[in-house]
Amino acid sequence: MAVLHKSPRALDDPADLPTLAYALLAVLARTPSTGYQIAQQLREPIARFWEAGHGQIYPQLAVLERHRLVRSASEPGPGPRPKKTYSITKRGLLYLRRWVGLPTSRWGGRDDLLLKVYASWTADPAATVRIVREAEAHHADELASYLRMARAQRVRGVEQSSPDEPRFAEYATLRRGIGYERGRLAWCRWLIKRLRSADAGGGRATGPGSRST
Amino acid sequence: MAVLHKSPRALDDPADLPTLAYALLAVLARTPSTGYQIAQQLREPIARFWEAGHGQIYPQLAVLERHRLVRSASEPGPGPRPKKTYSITKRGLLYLRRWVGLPTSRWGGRDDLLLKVYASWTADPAATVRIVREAEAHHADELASYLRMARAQRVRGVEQSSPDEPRFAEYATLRRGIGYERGRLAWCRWLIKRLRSADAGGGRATGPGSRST
DNA sequence: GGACCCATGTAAATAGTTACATGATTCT
DNA sequence: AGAATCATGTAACTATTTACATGGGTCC
Repeated sequence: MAVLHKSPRALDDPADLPTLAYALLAVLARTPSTGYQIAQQLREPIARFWEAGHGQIYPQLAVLERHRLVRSASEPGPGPRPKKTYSITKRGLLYLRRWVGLPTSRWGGRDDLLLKVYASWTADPAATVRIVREAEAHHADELASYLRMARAQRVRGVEQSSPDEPRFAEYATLRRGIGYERGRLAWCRWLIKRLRSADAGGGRATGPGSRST
Repeated sequence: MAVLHKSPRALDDPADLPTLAYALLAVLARTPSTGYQIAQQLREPIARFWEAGHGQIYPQLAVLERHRLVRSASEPGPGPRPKKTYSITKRGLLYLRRWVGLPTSRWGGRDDLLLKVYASWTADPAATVRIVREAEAHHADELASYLRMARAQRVRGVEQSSPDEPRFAEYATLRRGIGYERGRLAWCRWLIKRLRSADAGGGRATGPGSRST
């Protein structure tokens, strides 16, 4: 059978969609948005768990629309092209729901800083301290912004929300974000201390082993 | 000028290499290995920070060799092809060192589980509990294996090692691994408790807010 | 006038995954 | 006999990044 018309394939198995598709559906399940707004959301504190640039988002939204998992409404909008506000369809919500229950297979991933630290014994200790300090500053910023959000949420009584409310999910992911940044920050600080004490001590660390992970 | 021979390009800027290349160099800086062994290393407790399959590793090693950042020695080996043991060159070590000192630009990344939790309000709470339980089990296993390694390292006096020794770097990355798994585990457990109490309580959570992140 | 935000696309290149292909040795 | 481990490669496909392209409105 020759495939001449390239119609949207059957798509019975939700696993046929890339994870990015579910990230977009997850954002749209909360609130209808333009592609531009989705890109912003994924860069904001909550929803920091899936990076994507607009060069990836726009084509994927088109695919989702072809599969009728999202729907779009066009308005004149700025720029030469019409502005499209996407919203999730019943079908899209069904697919998202199914995917959430699927076993998670991808653990770990890729971590630039950890790789650098792993290779740091080959480098100048001062250079290592420099990059870890940069990381420390970065994580301190992130943590501060997460904590600001958490305070704002607490005022709105998120702690009493139920798991079928979007704000519960937001609270849960935010909480993980805070834990992650705290852990990273503590580790950066421990590492800096160790690197500096070795630097001062002429190569060998001797001070009392500090606590914290 | 027509490019007819495709000789290894200038490569003055270390940023021209993908991060994978530095992951391979970092492993080889420790000890000469075959491509197969590198793949194993990247799956083991230490060095879990850069995933890569052999389909990516072998071609990249060939690129590194063309640039003379690694060198290989061939032996008859099993299978139809010769077994190649790669080792890092002085040039390779220089490149690695330079890269370590470069500012880290890639933060965050992608996290399947967090995305699922973010979308969990659309799904069946029982399904959510199921996937978080799977995660809990996974992180408990990882943590146990990290702690085993840490105990083994402690016996060998790693805490007194200096930052120019590979084992210090191993200790540092391992320590981060432990912190990460602990944090994740605590979060999974908190989340399960919240999901279950809401399930029992008929939709609204009311119990005393539990501590821990 | 220039920079930045809104807004949407496409093209080219790079990175990463999965499947195909081969074959000896060791363990069950 | 069948599976797992050691070992290396390639091809096809999928995913991601980066650069090009356009243009109005707002702020300094």
